[in-house]
Amino acid sequence: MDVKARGCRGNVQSEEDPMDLRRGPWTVEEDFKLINYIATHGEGRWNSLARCAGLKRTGKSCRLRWLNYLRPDVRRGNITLEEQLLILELHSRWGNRWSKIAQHLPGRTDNEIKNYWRTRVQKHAKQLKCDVNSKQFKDTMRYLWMPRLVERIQAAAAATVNSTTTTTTTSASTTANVGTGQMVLTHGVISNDFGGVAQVTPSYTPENSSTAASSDSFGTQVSPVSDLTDYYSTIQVNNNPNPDYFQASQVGYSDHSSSLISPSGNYYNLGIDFQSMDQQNNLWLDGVDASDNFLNAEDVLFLQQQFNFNM
DNA sequence: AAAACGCTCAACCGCTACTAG
DNA sequence: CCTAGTAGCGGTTGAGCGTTT
Repeated sequence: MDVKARGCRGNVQSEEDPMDLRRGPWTVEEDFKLINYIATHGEGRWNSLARCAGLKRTGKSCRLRWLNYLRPDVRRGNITLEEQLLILELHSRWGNRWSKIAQHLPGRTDNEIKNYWRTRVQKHAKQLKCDVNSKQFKDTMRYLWMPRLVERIQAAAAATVNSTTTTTTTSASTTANVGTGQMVLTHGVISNDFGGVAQVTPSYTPENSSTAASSDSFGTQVSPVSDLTDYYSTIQVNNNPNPDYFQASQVGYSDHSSSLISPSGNYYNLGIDFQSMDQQNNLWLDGVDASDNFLNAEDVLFLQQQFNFNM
């Protein structure tokens, strides 16, 4: 178990505060004490637990440490694509109800989901110079990010199917079990038991996908269920530089109330020649980093224009 | 090589809700 | 009903680490 403490606040060293309570990162010894105590006595009554276990910590601190780190069923590692999709879906439904969202992602803590949202999702809102709670950004998530996640999940699923069989079809039916929010991918249609349905016609074949491969254009390890941020660089690597492969018509969330779609999808048909924009040198705008972005440069510029226009 | 910068995420804080006496 | 103790939630912070300059 990696018990190396990272960030912290308060007393980092072993000094104790006036109340004789420790703060800051947990030591291995403290972790063992807490684990052993809970193993024999169970959870609950955190303040008394802290005292009885010989931990000079607040009950609150013990509870947090247990729930977010030491619990045996805590799932560590990258948020998978399926989990990302579910987080976006549930957040659009419930907002910042992190613990409620976490209940649908087994092994994930509210803290982890909250961190994911703040570090990844809010970052993109910032790049687009719009508020994360704005309708524009929500539409972007709904009509751009989520369909792309779906597409990529499908690609990974198709790659998995191909790796176990000799068939080349991309229309495999796959069930992505994401907690209680089970999603079913069938012939390009994703649905979940929260009512959300997205249609995506597979255009992302294993042949042109590296999502099942082991590295991206930056030489870093990318699992089939890693972040979406290498999406476009992935395409480039696989000799499919056409940003138009993502067609607006391929995506149809069931309750279309807005028509905000990728500029590559020509949905707006504003006469902007997106394809010619910096495509060759893959320039990214306003410091937007291609290696960590779910939108490509065209999307970012287009959306920034739209947002600024509408402000 | 090293300084600067940016990102991640563990841990804390303040607050509210709940419960037992 | 009131109060104190506890549990849990969402927001915030900042050390450590990786990347860029």
